[in-house]
Amino acid sequence: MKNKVSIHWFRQDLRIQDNPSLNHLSKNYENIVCVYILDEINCDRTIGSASKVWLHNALEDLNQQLNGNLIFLSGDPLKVLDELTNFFDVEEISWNRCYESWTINRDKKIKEYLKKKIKVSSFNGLLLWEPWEVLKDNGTPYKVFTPYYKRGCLSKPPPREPKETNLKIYDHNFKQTSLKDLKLLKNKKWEEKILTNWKISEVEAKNTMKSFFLNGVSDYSEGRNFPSKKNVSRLSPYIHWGQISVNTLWHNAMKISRTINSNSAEVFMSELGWREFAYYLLFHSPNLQTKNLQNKFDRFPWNNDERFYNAWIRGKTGYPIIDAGMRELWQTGYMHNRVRMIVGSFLVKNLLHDWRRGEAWFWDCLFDASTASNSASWQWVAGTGTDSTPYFRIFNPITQSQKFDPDGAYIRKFIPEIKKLPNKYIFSPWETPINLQQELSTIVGQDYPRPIVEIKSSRELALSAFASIKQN
DNA sequence: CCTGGAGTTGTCCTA
DNA sequence: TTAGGACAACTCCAG
Repeated sequence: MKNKVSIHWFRQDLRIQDNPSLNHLSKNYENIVCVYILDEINCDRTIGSASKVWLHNALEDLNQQLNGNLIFLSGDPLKVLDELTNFFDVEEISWNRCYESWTINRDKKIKEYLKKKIKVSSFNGLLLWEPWEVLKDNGTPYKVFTPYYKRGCLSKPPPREPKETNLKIYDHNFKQTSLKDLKLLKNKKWEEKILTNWKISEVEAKNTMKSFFLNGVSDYSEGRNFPSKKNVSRLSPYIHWGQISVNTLWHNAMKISRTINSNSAEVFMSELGWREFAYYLLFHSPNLQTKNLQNKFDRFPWNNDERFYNAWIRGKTGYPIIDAGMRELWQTGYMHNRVRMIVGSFLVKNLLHDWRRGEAWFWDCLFDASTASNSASWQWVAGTGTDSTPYFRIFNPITQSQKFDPDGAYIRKFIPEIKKLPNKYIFSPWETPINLQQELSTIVGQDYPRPIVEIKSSRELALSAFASIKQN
């Protein structure tokens, strides 16, 4: 046993603690080799620009925790792992499962191949319930969230309790590899700026959880709707990259729920449930990212006007709440959940753009972008999913911002050029009397754009377009 | 097989 | 000023 080596393959589980695969190996082996493989060969699309930045920093932290023993390689994991098993005297290799169809197919192939030589194991380190375990009585998958979550998930045995990993660090003698060789960083100026609001490490993931449970969660169910309040967890990137396990969050939230009066901890848990549901939909509908779940939307007359799209991605639509959200995304790699719905509804239903273009932009810009959550959420907001918002539910950017950013703090933070406008006009700058615009040197059409579409008429256009694809 | 209640997050108009 | 219904009809789900 002494010289025998095992390999843990890091993927979407960039943590030491409560890592089922690492836990398994550390129980049985003294020597664990840890490897990360950047796979740009099998993937159906490369990871987004913001994601690469997060990944780079998360790997750096992980490597530090491993005393510099994390091996960084890129290429086809089958070949890479094959080489590693030739170099070391490997008895077992293991990893935590991923759920995109391309990863499932790839991993299956790798498993079949390596099994001929060594022991291969995989674990659930990403989800609370495996997608194939939650089914209706008739054996088919759920399509609606509430019954999926309440009857499907909550009636199952509770998710596994988190477990500390007791890992002995193994100083291996494999050739020196460098994180830099993965070439994840490119645009230094933007990368520095986008990182100013984040600390990317496993410890910081835990700190973020603690401070959320201490300060944010008690008023989460109401406060989470207000982008300038501190009631959202901002845990999504850490969760996505596996720097904290959902099991840790679930069981801690459960404890908190017994100590507070509101139902806020349960609401937070159901948000974890929505993440589960996204992975569930992806598993049972592998084309979630590219195909409308309701195929009648395949004949929807999207407009896809480039000028509209460019104004949207740059945060220059003339609607402050939309522009603030899109700039938050670009500047911080994150967007508040309510604002994601507002900008999504606007792109699809006021600008009549195919949700897949929005999904692609979010994929490139979000630190927390996962194929599962990103695609499922866009299908929800577009109304193309099976369990999604009805087509006539169109968010009004003005009333939404009046309601959820009542003092305009969020808008002013991300659109400094209109910060001098009084509250009366901050949600609809074009209504500011011209003499006031001059007095405040905030000229609409010059310092800040006029609205690119009119809300009322674009809404009516959308309603008739949606009516045109009705079943008969 | 049939039945009936329900479906994350809205808006607008009318009385 | 405010509360309630229309917006559309469909599919899902469980008894």
